[in-house]
Amino acid sequence: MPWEKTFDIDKATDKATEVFWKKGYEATSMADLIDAMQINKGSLYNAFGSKKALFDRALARYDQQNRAAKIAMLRQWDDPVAAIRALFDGLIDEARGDPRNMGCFIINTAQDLPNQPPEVAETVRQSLGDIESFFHEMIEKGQAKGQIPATVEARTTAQALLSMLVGLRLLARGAAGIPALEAIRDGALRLVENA
Amino acid sequence: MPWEKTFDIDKATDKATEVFWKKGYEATSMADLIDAMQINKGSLYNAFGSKKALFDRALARYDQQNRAAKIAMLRQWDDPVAAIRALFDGLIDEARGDPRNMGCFIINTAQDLPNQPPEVAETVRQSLGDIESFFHEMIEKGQAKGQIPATVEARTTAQALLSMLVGLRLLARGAAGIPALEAIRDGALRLVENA
DNA sequence: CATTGTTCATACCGAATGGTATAAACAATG
DNA sequence: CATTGTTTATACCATTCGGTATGAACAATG
Repeated sequence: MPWEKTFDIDKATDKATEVFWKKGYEATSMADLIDAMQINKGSLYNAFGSKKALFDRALARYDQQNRAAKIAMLRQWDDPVAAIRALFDGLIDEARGDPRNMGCFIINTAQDLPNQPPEVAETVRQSLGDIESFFHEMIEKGQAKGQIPATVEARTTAQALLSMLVGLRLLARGAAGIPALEAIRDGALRLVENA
Repeated sequence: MPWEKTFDIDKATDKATEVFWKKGYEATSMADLIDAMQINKGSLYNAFGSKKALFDRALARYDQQNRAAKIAMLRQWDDPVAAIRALFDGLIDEARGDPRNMGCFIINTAQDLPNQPPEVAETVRQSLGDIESFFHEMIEKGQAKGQIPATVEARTTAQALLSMLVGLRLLARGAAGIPALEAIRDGALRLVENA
């Protein structure tokens, strides 16, 4: 067997991710992708098969590398309230350092769910479901430790927190400044610490 | 002067709104619009000038007819907490009665702000700013009436409420069911009624 | 009835769309 | 060195894109 491959398929996928992330599926052309990925059209179709397949791979990889990894880290913190705060702080820091206002690839895609195939919808729902579960677990852990009032309803509060995270990420795309994002984080924490 | 016009330009705009609302600007083709608006291509360009001009008009009209009108009504309610609740209840009802998961045209567009021209960005920011102002006013009014604790910080809480509204609208596009939306509403009210 | 401006269907424009085909250049193995 | 599979560049495909042009049908005024 000769010469397995030359370009890094994961690095190329990451380049594609950036484009899909910023512009969305429909507004991204193959020309855009080829420009960004710096590989030839033939190589692209040989390696990924189609635009849609590339999108699926890009989304899945973003979900693993960015979203899931971050959540998994925080899940094993000792202080559950601090973990929730750290999650929001991380998103605010990301917004602060991003003049292009990319937001979150998963949430951008969630906004477009009615126009996406079922498999994409499933990926997005699982991803958001995992965030909600994180909130749920942290709340229950905080209640076990006496940090969070037992009167806080874990499931519904987790759903409310998810909506604030989603709102923060969307507003970070250009509609709100950093102070507003901090206000959202403070509101989220207030929801956790009061009954 | 002969025969000023025959089709209703506002009704045609509303048809266009539905398409832009569901698919977004880029993913909507002129063919889609002509199908939906049931007018000829020539008439469309004569009446609206361009795809972009039609989008601007559609967005502005949606903002006036749907968003601004609703807020203006609620603004003059006697009970400010009930007004906030009614706003969220209205959105949940809308989601319940909409199998197509349209969400909110303004918020869908807000998600796409980095790819929109400045004038669209301005429209969206004003629109969201007005919602935030509504929350702000209702909180202060509720505090004046003794319904809401004075320790609730009006400005930042208004921003937190906006993020929940935004999150609700986005999640209503297919990522969450009605019970989750109700949990978001309950969380929002909890933010208002607790310090 | 003539004028006027709108409607419609249709044809057209150049450019861009996602995707395929080709063939030479290339790098690693046997 | 021959083989093998990839990389590149380029040309090509039919279709669709946003937008324009045409001319006849049409409805209301003078």
